[in-house]
Amino acid sequence: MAVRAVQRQVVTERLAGHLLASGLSRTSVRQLAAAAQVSDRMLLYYFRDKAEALGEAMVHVAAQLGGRLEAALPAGQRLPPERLLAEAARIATELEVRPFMALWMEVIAAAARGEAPYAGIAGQVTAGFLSWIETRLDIEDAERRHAIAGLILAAVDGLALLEIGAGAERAAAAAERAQDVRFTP
Amino acid sequence: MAVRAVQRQVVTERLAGHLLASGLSRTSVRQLAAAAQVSDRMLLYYFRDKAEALGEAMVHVAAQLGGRLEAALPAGQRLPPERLLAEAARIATELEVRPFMALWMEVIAAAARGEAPYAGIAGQVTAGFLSWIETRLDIEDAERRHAIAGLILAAVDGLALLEIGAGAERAAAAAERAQDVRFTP
DNA sequence: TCCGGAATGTAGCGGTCGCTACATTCGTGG
DNA sequence: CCACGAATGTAGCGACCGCTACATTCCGGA
Repeated sequence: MAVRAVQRQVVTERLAGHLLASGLSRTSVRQLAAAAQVSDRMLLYYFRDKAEALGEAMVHVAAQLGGRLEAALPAGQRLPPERLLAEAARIATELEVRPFMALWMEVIAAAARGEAPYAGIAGQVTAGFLSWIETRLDIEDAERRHAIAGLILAAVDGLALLEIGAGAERAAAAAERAQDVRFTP
Repeated sequence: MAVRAVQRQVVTERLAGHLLASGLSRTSVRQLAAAAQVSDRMLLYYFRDKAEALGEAMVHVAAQLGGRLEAALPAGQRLPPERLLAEAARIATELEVRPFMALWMEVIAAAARGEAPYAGIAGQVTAGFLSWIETRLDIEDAERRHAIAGLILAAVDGLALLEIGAGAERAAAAAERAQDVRFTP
């Protein structure tokens, strides 16, 4: 009976939901277990330790976001940088995507301070974002495509930061002006 | 004898240095006290509680950064947005300023998750950054100046984020391309 | 049917957290 | 010189932390 494997999956999904709803603030083992409707003892039976549980949940979150991004802007079609910037900014500020961005900010900050599971996760997810952008950029020169993908990701993440520090309306005004940006060749 | 007031100042400065060096990771009362070369008992004698100590230290840090920014680009001279973006990106990546940016990322993330002293601090410092940019932007239309200041701050912060997630060289490549950006009117 | 391993519960360990009650020392104004 | 408040030390409280030893229950295969 693979009760453990099944429960592991169920708990992973619930943890992902909890992370999206509450961020990284309520992530003690006991709090995670409560969110997953499971005893703390069992949480650490399904997963080796807290880091593994959080890691699995984050992978699940990233996969969810990946699906949404794919749906919003399928691979294969390539846009000029100005339009892709506008699209990316639009997607990132969608109501359904905002919990992902908020969680993403926290993960990056945790990675910046070198917290154990997050540094690896942050690198992985950043790489995913960058390649998502890069494969949709209609730029021939590989090096330039590479660099501008980074710039677009920086802009989108920066707008999310601005929203935290200066409020949604100011961030929206700045995002508006992002449409006036041109990338000279 | 105002031993307490004097010590409060000394400890504040040491705490500011500790925050710049170690970020928000080692901020338990006992760790802060050790960094300030003071017993934990005395730290909570000089300050009402941990939040007050951290708040004072952050104010000190912000003042330090303000001085550096003022020195790097004095008020009074106004630049077109393209040049100000380039200047801001250059300053933010200076070796001496990078600890400030790293700490700043952590504060914003803490603010995003609603942690007690940080939410207020983040709003205050963001407002300071924005007005610093705005008073140096050579744009007549106030509304446009307001919005583009936000966009520039978002870009600079975003580059700092990119550095965390994708490494310094990739962030530098993106910053390089930021010089090609034009703001169409 | 009963045996063995999977699944689950109970209890608690050693540690850190923020903070404080209480005792003691110190330095200065009367 | 001494009384009194400022300054400092000692010790520990109660809460939470991640994690685990141990006991018990459950259930399918022999």
